[in-house]
Amino acid sequence: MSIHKSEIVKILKSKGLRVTPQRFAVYANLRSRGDHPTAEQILTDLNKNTPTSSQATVYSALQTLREVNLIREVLLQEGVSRYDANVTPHHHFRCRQCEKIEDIDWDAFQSINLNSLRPGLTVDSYEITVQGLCEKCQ
Amino acid sequence: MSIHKSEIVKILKSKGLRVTPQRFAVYANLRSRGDHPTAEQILTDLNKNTPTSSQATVYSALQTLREVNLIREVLLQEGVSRYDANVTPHHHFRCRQCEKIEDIDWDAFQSINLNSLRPGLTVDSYEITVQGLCEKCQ
DNA sequence: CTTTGTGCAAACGATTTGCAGGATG
DNA sequence: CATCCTGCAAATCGTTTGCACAAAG
Repeated sequence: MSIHKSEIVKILKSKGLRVTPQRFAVYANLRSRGDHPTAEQILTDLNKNTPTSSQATVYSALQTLREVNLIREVLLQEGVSRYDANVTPHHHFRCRQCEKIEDIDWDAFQSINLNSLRPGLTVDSYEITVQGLCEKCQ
Repeated sequence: MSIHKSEIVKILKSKGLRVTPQRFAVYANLRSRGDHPTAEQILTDLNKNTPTSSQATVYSALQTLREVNLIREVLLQEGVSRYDANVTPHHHFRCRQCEKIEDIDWDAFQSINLNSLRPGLTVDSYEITVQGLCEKCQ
């Protein structure tokens, strides 16, 4: 669960991208938290003690990290983009009350049989989104 | 598949809401199309021939219709909200190329066993999102 | 040194809001 | 005729962009 600094360095460099403190900080922040924060939450968090990144830089870093597949965007709330450092396939649980989003292991569900899909469609991936209430919001 | 005017009237009235031509037009437009349009697409469509609704009114009608559960919002694209007049449970296919969204019948997949979810969570519903390429984009 | 990235502020697109006039029940 | 809704324009929110300076390789 620790951040393999060498790995992010390798991935960025292999694409001809620079490893800046800001990019690293954004990635590290995203990895260290269990939720799926918005760009603004990351920005606030990074600058809590000392100024680390500007707003534009956080947005740009998120875009870059997404392009090299170090992070991904999750579409679980209207209006804002949320990010996830877990790029392995998994599902999501979303609390309809507090809007918290929690990962669900891929193996928690049996796999879906996609053969009954209309022919002509090519499938890349799928994902299950479960909605409900978390324990705090019961 | 036709629009049961009486039903929308009944639902709105039962909540003390008025049945205005604009609300009806937005709902009728959404029902008559197979895609999942944005607010702006609906607005353009409604005003194609004669001015029918203003921008603010379309947004407000969508919000109202959503509150009474006549339509729902689908979260499948960043930045914009898309709407769906199909409020019965179903899944979605999304083309990663043209971003078209297509409904998948609920019965297309076997049902998911939710028992393996972490205890403490209460489940309301779930939904499968399949990503891939539609036939046009192959 | 050359190129790419950062920070600032202004620009932008989708959505919301305040308010005066208009339509609905 | 009281209330709720519409339309307009201005405001707001998240995100993007242009550009001068700074840092990385």
